[in-house]
Amino acid sequence: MADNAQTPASIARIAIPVPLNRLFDYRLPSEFEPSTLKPGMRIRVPFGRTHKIGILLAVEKDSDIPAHRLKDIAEILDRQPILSHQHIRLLKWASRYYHHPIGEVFQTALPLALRKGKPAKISSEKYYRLTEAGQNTAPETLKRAKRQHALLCWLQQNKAIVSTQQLRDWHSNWRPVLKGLIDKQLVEASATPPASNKHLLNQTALKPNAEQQYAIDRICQKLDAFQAYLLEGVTGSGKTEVYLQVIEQVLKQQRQVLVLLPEITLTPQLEQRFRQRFNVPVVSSHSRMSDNERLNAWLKMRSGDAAILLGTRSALFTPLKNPGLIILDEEHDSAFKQQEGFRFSSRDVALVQARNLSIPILLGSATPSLESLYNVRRGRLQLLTLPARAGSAQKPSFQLLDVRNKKMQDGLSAMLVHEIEQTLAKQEQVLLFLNRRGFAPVQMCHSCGYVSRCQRCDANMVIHFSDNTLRCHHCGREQALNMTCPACKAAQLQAIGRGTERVEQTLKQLFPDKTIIRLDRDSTQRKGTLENYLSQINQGQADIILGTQMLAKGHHFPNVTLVAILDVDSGLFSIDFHSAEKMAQMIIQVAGRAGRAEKPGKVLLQTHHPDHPLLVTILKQGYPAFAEAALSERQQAGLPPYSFQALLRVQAGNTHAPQHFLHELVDRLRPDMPDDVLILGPVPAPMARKAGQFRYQLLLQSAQRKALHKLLDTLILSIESLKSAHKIRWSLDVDPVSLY
DNA sequence: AGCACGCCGACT
DNA sequence: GTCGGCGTGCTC
Repeated sequence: MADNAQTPASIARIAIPVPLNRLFDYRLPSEFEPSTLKPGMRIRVPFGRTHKIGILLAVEKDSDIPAHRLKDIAEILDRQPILSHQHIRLLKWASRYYHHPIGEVFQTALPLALRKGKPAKISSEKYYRLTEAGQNTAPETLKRAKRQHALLCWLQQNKAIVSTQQLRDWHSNWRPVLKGLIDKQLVEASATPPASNKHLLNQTALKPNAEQQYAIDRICQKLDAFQAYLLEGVTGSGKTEVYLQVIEQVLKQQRQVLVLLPEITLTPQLEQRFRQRFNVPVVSSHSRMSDNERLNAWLKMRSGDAAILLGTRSALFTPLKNPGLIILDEEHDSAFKQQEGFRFSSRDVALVQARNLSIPILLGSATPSLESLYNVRRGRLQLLTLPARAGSAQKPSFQLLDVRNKKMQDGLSAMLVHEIEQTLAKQEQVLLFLNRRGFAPVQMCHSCGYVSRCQRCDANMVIHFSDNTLRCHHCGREQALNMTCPACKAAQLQAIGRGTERVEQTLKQLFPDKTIIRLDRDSTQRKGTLENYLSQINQGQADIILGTQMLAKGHHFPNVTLVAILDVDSGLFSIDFHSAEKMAQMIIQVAGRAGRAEKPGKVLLQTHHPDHPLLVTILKQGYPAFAEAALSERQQAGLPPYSFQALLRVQAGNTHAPQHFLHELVDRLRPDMPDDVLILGPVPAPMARKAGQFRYQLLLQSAQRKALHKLLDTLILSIESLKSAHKIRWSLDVDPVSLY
């Protein structure tokens, strides 16, 4: 324990997954040779009264911590670092930029399996092949087991040996089917992988049009240096083909590609397209995959065994052996911003990562974010525009339906009903969009005015008739639906307003002989139901599709020729300045779901504000003009992207503590506040009580990022020194995308 | 965040 | 007499 003046490097500095803004020092017992320890290795250490797994960041000669308080490391979990120097550099930067504890940043960057200490080893993939009996058995003998029959046919026709991955592509629920065939001794496990052909392409590329070719050439001209591109193109303009052809060039250089998407429902279709085109290992990583699958994807990218990774947000932190390109599709989507814990923006961190790695990054969208358009103006992003292709979907025609003083039937105006009738008469599909699930958002007593409120939130309980419940959409609270008023005992409870359930009911009455599909979180809860509905729709087995936000993303319905947004007004008057941008993107994205060459789409927007400048600009002049106008407004108001913001959120079980804490904090900051940083608040959060928590917030804004971030440093130090901080929970959101 | 120590109510 | 409620304090 005595200090030795000649001690060699024997202090391990480790990032531990705890919400504390510092690294922890440990002694290296003499049996560990310091030179074998490299930054990026996982180390198990005693921490408090338990053990934790951290990441070694440095080996030092000495520590600021008194020697008697230092503990020994317990175990080194890796022979080689699992994180590269570049990776560590990115995560350290992200920790500083987002002012989030470094240990937690490292934790979110690692697959769960590695966090838990599993060895960083690829578990060997299983392959299956037909037995001799399997090859010679006529599939018809299995006709009582339809699935097994189908699988046997598929195996006999196509593949001698298949991987679990191919089976997964064949059918998501392949396991029981395969087990059936194995039990019948028609299929057996095989250790050898299928022989792969040597060609990169399975399928020849499509011939790009001039604009696509221009974009491809521009990007491919400079594949070995950092350059960020914004690929702007409406649905059907062929963005994916540009991605594919650029990827092809990157793969030819033996380099890897990272493809980031805002949500998992979009991965399977793109993954399939990649597999069809490229004869290289494609892996994916998102929350519906098992921990082991995600670990394997991570390891295969790190080792170079896989060439393309498709994933959501945190797939960004997957290490690549030979990084060549990052693609981030639907870049405007706020799902790229993590909304809890380490609140990073996958888009912004990806840009930094591409710069660190000296590789190009491609941001794609039909409705680019204002930030990205601003970055185009500043020369930080190169704009590549794909106009709608001739021969592809024509631009849909927009029309505002002024519903003021019009008779409405559960949110459907007579004009809209008429349009629906006409479309259905032509055997074409209708897509209706309402961003509110459930039957009705309010239950009120006609006799005494009682409204069912959530006991834990400042919100009304939503009526769900499908399972006779009242549900709070903010905290998940659920109670039985009662038709007698709990206040006055009258049987006068009424449903006020409408959600998708109610509109579905009305549509069924209006169009009794038509097939109506409702797509919202409630109707697609079970795994696979969304996919089933989507294929049903695309096979023409649906007339009217009614749904929420989830319809606005990705999926294209070529037979839909009429799209209507039932209530466009709810997005027009928000106190959050982001909402106009989100609304505009939503309108264009929803419109993009419909129509194709021979059947152009028509988009109807029901509104009480047909003269609202936001609507008028979008419909008359299109998204780019809207974005232009919105950017000028932001500039005049000094709002992002012309300034930088950070939002401090605070909550506690009572109203007093968060208020008191924020006032104390502001008092402490005020004396040496730089005058180029603005403090807005403290104010109650837009929903002051949620899940029993009282919420307050403080918004910080500055035109100088440096000044803001410097203030955030002192802010965090102040919080740590405040006693009242123990009575509340706080979180800091740098570059918030929603002020709610 | 965990996890334990630490002082005050209803139970075998 | 105990089991256990969650207040507050620390983690190299």
